[in-house]
Amino acid sequence: MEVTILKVAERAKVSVSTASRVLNGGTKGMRKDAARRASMVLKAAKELGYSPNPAARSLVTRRSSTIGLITTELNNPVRSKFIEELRVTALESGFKLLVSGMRGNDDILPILNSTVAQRVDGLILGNIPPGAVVRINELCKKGLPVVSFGQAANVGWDHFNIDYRNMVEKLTRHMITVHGARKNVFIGLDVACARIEGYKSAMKEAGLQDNIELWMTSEYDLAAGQKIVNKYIHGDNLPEAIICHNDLLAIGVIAGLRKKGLRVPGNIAVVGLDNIDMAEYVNPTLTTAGVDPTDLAMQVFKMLYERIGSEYAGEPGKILCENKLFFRESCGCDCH
Amino acid sequence: MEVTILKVAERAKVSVSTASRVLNGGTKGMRKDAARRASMVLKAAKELGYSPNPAARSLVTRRSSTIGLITTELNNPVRSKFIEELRVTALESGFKLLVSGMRGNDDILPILNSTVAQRVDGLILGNIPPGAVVRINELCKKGLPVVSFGQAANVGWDHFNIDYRNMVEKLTRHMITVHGARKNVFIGLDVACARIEGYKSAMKEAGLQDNIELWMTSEYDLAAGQKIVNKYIHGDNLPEAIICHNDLLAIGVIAGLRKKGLRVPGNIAVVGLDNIDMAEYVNPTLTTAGVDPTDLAMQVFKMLYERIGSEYAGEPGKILCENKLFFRESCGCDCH
DNA sequence: CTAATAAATGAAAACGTTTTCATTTAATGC
DNA sequence: GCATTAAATGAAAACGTTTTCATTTATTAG
Repeated sequence: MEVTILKVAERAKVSVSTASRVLNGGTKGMRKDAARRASMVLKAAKELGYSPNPAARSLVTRRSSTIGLITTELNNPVRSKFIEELRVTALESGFKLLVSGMRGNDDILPILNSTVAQRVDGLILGNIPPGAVVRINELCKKGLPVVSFGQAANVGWDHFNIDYRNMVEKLTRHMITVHGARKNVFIGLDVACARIEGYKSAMKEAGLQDNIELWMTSEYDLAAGQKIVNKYIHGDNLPEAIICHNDLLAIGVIAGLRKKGLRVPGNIAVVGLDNIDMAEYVNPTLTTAGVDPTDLAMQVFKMLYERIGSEYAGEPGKILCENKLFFRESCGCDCH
Repeated sequence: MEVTILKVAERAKVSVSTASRVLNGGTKGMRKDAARRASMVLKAAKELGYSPNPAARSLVTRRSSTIGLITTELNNPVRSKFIEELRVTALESGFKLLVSGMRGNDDILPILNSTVAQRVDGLILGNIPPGAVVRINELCKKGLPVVSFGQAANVGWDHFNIDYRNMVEKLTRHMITVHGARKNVFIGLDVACARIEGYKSAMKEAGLQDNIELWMTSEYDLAAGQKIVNKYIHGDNLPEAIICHNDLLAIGVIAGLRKKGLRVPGNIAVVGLDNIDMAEYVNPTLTTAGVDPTDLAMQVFKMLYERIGSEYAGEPGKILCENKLFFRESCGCDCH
């Protein structure tokens, strides 16, 4: 039933090999009779509506034209934006995207393995847990190109460093030095998390180590932000500023505070992290920091693409992503 | 290099065929010697770290275990949520997702063709333009399972009808009958668009046909909402209610109005469409309507799965998605 | 214990490409 | 016009599975 290259070859009265060669674009500088046959092949392919079977092609070329993406926080708009940009960029170079996500504290190893089992040509990893480093190094050694992005990680492959610690530190410092906030809390998860380190660092730097306070949550979304407000905010013993793990959490917190009749930044200041599009449109507009996801996607893909294409096996690149702070209303800046 | 089934078979001292059979799970009710060999195969596969080459498998089974998704508005959170849910649901049944998006007024035909060229096992289409119906029918006739969702479309394949017209009509009617708004505008794109029909219908029903006003935009995001406010709102000749094509637009509109010193719902009411998560957390909370994307994803996949699995070729199903209105602050309801 | 039946097996074909290699064909130099 | 070189060609192998089909092996019935 299927239109195979054999049918095309028959119709063009050439062998399968020539048909394949022509179809794969080697029409550069041909002799005139060859050019004539080539056009016959192209014509036949078009008339029959031929499109090569990707499975058959993959089988012989050992290329799947697929890159795997594994990352956390798939519901975060900043990630959606990254993925969409990556998808389009990859597509322009003829690559498909195989997306996998880690929800909460999922074990990454099975996800990693099932992605690799799909014979992806390369791997992009976002915010991977340290527990996966060993396995990923194995994969690299086997020749799989890998690029990751996220906090620190002095790993043995190409990495784009998003310095969350630094951003939170700067945001916290901003609250202290510009707005004079001394009683600040951080909302996030793991005690060892880089973001928390940034918060602590800025607090200590200002001699506020006795004021350090953490509100723990294992979810990073809107609902979690609202929930944590209800859990921790009682009476009038309020913090002056709340530094949140990300923007979604921050927006949820602001909504929760509003329900309690507390005004942001009037009663409490709130800052987030990621600089999602929405941050500029919520009320109050959200002070935050982030790296440009569109730019990151393009850079990440470019680097992976080089590793895939040439057998370039130079030293793993370490790139520090430029981050940027956005001072808006929710911290007390930019209020009219 | 690669661990093939041949290596597994050798190590287990069986033929490739038996290895294949065992690996594909036919371990049900075996004779004892067969069971012993089967466990040898499993053991060998595990020790060697065997995972079947999907390209080779696809080539012979004529199944790619991939379903194609083509939809508009990939940057819309309601779509992200749908896609993520679909991805997870599909994965549970062993299917990968190949996502393609239409940006703005992209021609769907090339996208459709390139997706089909990937030999997807089925196709999910969201909000497809009428121009694609003919081609899709061709594909259906060739045996490709197709499920779509979106407005109306009395098409020849399975369809989940999201009645945007109905939702906008109800929202508009709500503004008129409950809040007494008579001067209402709709922000959207095509004059023939179902949503606009809903708006017009409600206006006419209330005898307000002379008040019908459309503000056109070809983008449906936050920035577009803000932009259109700056374009259309001057002086004090304000509409009473603004009905927006979707929530993102609505939130952008609200932000734009706020910048102009106009209060929602105090000076103007605004309603959106989609019921994105954020609608409950913005200030003011957003009145909107929508269908549950999670539920839709699961239903859509289930239907497609049935068509793929069995050669079920019954009449195309037509399912009307239950929609729901959410009355919040931005229309004037639910204000304390 | 033999015959009949069911279950398990292995050899080989098939899936649709790309690519190697030897061969044929055309272009070029003299 | 002949020898040399370069370009184009087709036959066949290879990629790693699954599946068909004929054959072998074990189980059950009598």
